[in-house]
Amino acid sequence: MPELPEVETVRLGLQPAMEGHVITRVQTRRGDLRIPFPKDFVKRLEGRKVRHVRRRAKYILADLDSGETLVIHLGMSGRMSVYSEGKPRKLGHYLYDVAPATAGTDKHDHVVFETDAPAKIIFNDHRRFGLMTLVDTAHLEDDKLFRDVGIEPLSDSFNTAYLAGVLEGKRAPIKAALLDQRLIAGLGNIYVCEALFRAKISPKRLAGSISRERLAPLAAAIRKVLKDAIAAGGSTLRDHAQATGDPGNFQHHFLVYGREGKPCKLGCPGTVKRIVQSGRSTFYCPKCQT
DNA sequence: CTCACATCCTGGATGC
DNA sequence: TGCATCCAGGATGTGA
Repeated sequence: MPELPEVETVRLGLQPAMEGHVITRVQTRRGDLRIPFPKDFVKRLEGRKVRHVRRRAKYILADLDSGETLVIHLGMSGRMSVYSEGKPRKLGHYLYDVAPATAGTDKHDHVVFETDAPAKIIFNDHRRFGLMTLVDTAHLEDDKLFRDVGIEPLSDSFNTAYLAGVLEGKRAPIKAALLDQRLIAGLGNIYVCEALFRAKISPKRLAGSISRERLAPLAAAIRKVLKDAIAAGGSTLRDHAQATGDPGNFQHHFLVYGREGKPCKLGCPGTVKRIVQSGRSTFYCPKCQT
């Protein structure tokens, strides 16, 4: 499921096919994803040049020359497949293949974009928890979607002091606090488990009760795990694939997520346990995470 | 306000 | 084998 590193990987894959290029054609195969497409969605995209492809939290943002930004959220099962038109083509760092004849025909291929790269981009989302919309670029940060989103964990503003500030007085378990997009943008279930494991902090510990001495390694672990995952090209756990269509491989690097019953990878004699917190699976080592 | 939980959706895995 | 149930999880809304 796409968390910050996977979304960043998709963004990187989309960039050469979109940035600096004109969107020549858009097709929507249904009226909505998680939310309805905005009025005149196709009309407001076709003929527009994409100035930048950036990311905020788990959203991909394509700024258009019309003053609007195409906002894409992959939800849990959203994928972007990027193909070259005509012949295989090297775009940026990636070699894009020509779309197979079946591309765009799957029943969950909900949106198809064509650009003058030339490229064909297919958005597939079988669970339809993703969304696409258009917002005013100048007021994007005030939009309902972004208004309450916290800081980027890979930005310079994210440090021990920030973490201490947002966790202070919190009675929720640290696991739940780190998942809260209003505090830190982009973490999801997997990377929260991984970061807490690396920092040896129990997911059950109340957020406000963690000493300053332990918050420094936690902040470092969050940054490190996200950077490692981006470097590995994102995870393709279960039903997610990166924009190029090539599978990433970070799931092979998970130290604790999905390892219930298996030995702790930090060298302690403990066994990884799975518990449910706020309705979500948490994997941790009860022996070394305290 | 803060936190826990149900809800949306689908298909793969599991259980009987 | 076939059918029913569970489960995954991001964001949001509801209710305690």
